[in-house]
Amino acid sequence: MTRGRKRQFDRQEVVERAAKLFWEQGYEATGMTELVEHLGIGRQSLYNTFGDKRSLYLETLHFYFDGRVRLAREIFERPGPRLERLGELLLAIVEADTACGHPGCLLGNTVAEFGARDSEIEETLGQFLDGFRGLMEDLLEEGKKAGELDQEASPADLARSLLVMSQGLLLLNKNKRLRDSGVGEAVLRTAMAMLGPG
Amino acid sequence: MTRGRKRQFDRQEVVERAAKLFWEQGYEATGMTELVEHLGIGRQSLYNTFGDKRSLYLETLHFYFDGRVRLAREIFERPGPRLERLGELLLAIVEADTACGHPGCLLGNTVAEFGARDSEIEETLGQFLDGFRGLMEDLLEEGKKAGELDQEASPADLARSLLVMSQGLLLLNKNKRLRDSGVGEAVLRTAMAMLGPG
DNA sequence: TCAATTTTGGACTTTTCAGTCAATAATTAG
DNA sequence: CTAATTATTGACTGAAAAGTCCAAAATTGA
Repeated sequence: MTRGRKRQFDRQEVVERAAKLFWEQGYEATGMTELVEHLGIGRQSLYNTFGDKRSLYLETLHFYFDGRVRLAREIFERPGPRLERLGELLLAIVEADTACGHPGCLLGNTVAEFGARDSEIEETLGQFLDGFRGLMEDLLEEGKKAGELDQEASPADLARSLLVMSQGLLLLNKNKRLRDSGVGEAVLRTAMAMLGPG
Repeated sequence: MTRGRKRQFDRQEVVERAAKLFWEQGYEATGMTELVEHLGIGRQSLYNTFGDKRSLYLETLHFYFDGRVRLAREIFERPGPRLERLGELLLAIVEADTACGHPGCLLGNTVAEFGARDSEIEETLGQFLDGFRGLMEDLLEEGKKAGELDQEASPADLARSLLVMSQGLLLLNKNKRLRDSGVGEAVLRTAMAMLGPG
């Protein structure tokens, strides 16, 4: 049927490498020439495969989000009290951020950089972040039904607050002084206390 | 002594207008030509007065920070229970953000955009944000001594958490879907509950 | 009035960017 | 082998960026 040379690279691998660059440097600060140098494919192959810079970026957002959802699902499915799963998730996210040199969260970075300038990106980010919120809210709801959470507590409010705290922490952790001042530990303690006694 | 034409514009007013642009659009996305069009002074006057774009930006950061410190001090000096002052401050910040079309916090935006690429800017932001934390921590410490706060509570942890929550909220409020999903109200409720029963 | 200084506007330079083009080489299915 | 398709490479285009230069106009202190 289809003749001709086959693709010489793995599309997912290229997206992954692009995601790393965008994650560390941001959208505007990452040039196409720089991308070509790090992706391992030619400039023309890049444009043929992904169209343009913005389309590639959108694909990296999906890639990043999928990875984070997988991580959350994996942690949530572990046995034991559900509230501890939330703490493990927050810890895992912060550790991933630390391991990569504190680039923050790609979704949060993009919210900051794009704001409302690009409606498709804004909508995509809204869906992604709200999806995260939903995952946490579901877990909290289950935990409440199982009696692990105070009956007066609001899973809806708590999930939103955890989302805000994680994004705020990943943002401020980009700053050395704030990292060194122990913001991360303080927030993790506060978050756990929030879920505990209520 | 000094002869020649005097400056025809108020330096502070120019900085204020520049701050507004940088605040709404970010550093990279705001061009010098665009600045000249909005500041009411000529291109050459701009370079003569401020040096270059980065120096102008640093001055806007100082301007913004000074305004926020003034706002915080003013609210903190109001009479009544100290913990309510913190709620009023968070509310005032969110409302200022809303009134300007949700540009977030200029300091948080800058942390996101610059990361650790510019060490002077990073250090400046660290001082500013840590200064904010200090103001809140002092108030919480006073509140604790006055018995308005649980004796087991940690003003240090709470101040850091409030800083993270406010920055996270201002960040996520840039996204329409998250705003509409009631993230702001949820976080304010959670923050107050955090200060209340402990 | 006069000299010094600033404002202003436009033209200009240099750099960098995203994206295109064209030609060659490599590889595949038939 | 042949024809079709993709990869690769480097040169190229057009736009936009920051910052400079220059000269005319305006305004100040002496």
